[in-house]
Parts: sequence; C-alpha cells; structure tokens
Amino acid sequence: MKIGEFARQLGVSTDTLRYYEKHGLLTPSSRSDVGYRFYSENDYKQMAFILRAKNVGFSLAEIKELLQIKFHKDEHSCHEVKEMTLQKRDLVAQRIAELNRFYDSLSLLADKCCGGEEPAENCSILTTLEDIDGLTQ
Amino acid sequence: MKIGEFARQLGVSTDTLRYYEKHGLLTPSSRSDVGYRFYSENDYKQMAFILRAKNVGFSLAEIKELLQIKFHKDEHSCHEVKEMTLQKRDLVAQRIAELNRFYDSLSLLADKCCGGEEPAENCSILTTLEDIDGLTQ
DNA sequence: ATAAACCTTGGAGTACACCCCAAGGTCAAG
DNA sequence: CTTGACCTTGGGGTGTACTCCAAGGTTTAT
Repeated sequence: MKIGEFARQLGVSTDTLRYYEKHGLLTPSSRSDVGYRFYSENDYKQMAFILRAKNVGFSLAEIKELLQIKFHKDEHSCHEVKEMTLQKRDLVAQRIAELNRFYDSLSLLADKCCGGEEPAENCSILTTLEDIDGLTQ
Repeated sequence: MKIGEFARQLGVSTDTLRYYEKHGLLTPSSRSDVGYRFYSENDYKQMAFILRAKNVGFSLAEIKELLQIKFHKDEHSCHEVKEMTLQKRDLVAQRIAELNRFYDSLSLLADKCCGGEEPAENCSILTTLEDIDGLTQ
C-alpha cells in the first residue's frame, strides 16, 4: 500500500508517517524501484500499536522504547514494562494534581467576581492577583 | 534596583526578565545613562502579579491580556475578566479529564501485568497495546 | 499526449517559555 | 589600575509533534 492510502486508513497525515519513519518509529517494509514507500499488514499493526500507546498517553520517545522492548522481548522483563507504565502513571497523576490546583484557584477567583457589566475598576479577580497573600491563604 | 538583584528577589532569571520585557509584560520603569535597567517598587508589584497569574495557570499571552485590562480598567468590564477566568477553568477541566483517561488506561494496563523478572515474551501490556480492541472494551 | 493525482527530498515554520552564548561596555574594591 | 562581578545586545538552541512548502519525478485516467 502506498503512503497516501495507508495514511487515510489510519487517519493520520502522510507527513506524520514520514515523521515517524525519520524518528525510528515505523519504517515501511519496502520501497518501489523509484523510491515510493510501501506499507504492509505488519506495518499497519505496528502503526496501530503506536496510535494506541499514544492514546494511553505515552510520548513518541516512550513509544520508541516500548517498540524496542517489543522487538527484543527476550532481552527485557515484564518488570521493565510495568515500571515504565507505573512511572508514566505517576507523572500523569502529578500533572493532574497540578491542574487541580489551577482549577481550584481559578474557581476561587471566579467566585469572588460579580461578573457584571460595570468597569473593572474594583474587579476582585484583578485585586486578588495584585494582593501578595490573596491566594495562599 | 538593577536586573540581577531584582531577579534574585523574585526568584527568576535575568533572561526571564528580558524575555518578559521583549514580550510586553514588564518594562522596567527606567534606564541608567549607559542603558542599565532599573526596576522600581511598582515593577516589583507588577512582576508579583505576573507570577501569581502564572501560578494560577494563565499563559503569558493571557497575562498580557490581563495586564491590558488592569491598565485600562475603565475600558473593560468585570464580566470580561470573569469570562477569561471561567474559559481558562474550562480548558483546565478538559485537560484534567483527558489526563484522567490516560491515568485509567495506564492503571488498567499495569494491573494486567505481573511485573515479574521473566522475559516480556507474553507481557500483557504489550499484547494489550497490540490488540485492537483491548482497551476500548 | 496531457492533466490530475500521486510520490520524493530537504528544509523551514509553529507554539511555548525560556536558556545559553559571545563580544563588548561598566562599576566598585583593593 | 586591574580584577571580577555586573550589565548590554543580538542571535541561536531546547523539546514536542508535527505541518507546510518548493521543486521535481511518477502514475493513472482520459
């Protein structure tokens, strides 16, 4: 299958496929004599793996690692894979906690403001942001 | 106060201050005759405002908007400020929801894996990522 | 035969929030 | 008067995951 058709079937752009190839995530299994990329059934499976891993929140660098493990399963342990997964989950949890703090602060700010059409002369949001100790208390 | 001392007091780098100046967030109130930046008490307050807004999750572009409003309070309404805050909160909420999905998927994956020291020949994480319908069910 | 639709490569641009560097000028202390 | 700590500017680099473009070659349909 040529790159255009392959991209359509997977719902990505041809640019993305060339990008993945350049970064060692998916090399098409063959080329035509004039250099056209040809993607096989196996390539489709690997691309599906990549997209699923992306959906789960892994970065491309992490997916590349996962693929290395997948290609050389005998050289890597379950432990290693589970560790990556748990570490990633921890990172995600940290980011969630941070965003929750943002959310709470924004709620606090919004609650303080009347939201009326009058000029923002005494807007509580602005004054709270000016006040050094306004949010930490 | 010269830039170095000002940066130390605020816990940022001098590069950050020059960056903020370049992007219209904070212009020091004066310069010495040879061109040294001098920061005033007012500049300190504005920088504190910027850092607080950053801590709450606003981007620099959004902070610039907030500063515009702050400088011309009579031309903007409370409503406008509250809208910005609520919109930002919605965005944060969306991102949290997405990360929660990541978290859940990663937990599902981790739970399936024994985490043992044996080769990853049949690692459930890898096979689940290979399996087209493994996570959507 | 020719036009449309496809493919190739290399390289530049995007957003975000900086960091780092070089080459040079300035200032205070000893 | 020199040393070291400070300051200036301009420009390049970072990471992430692409997107867009130009200039050219190929394939397919009519």
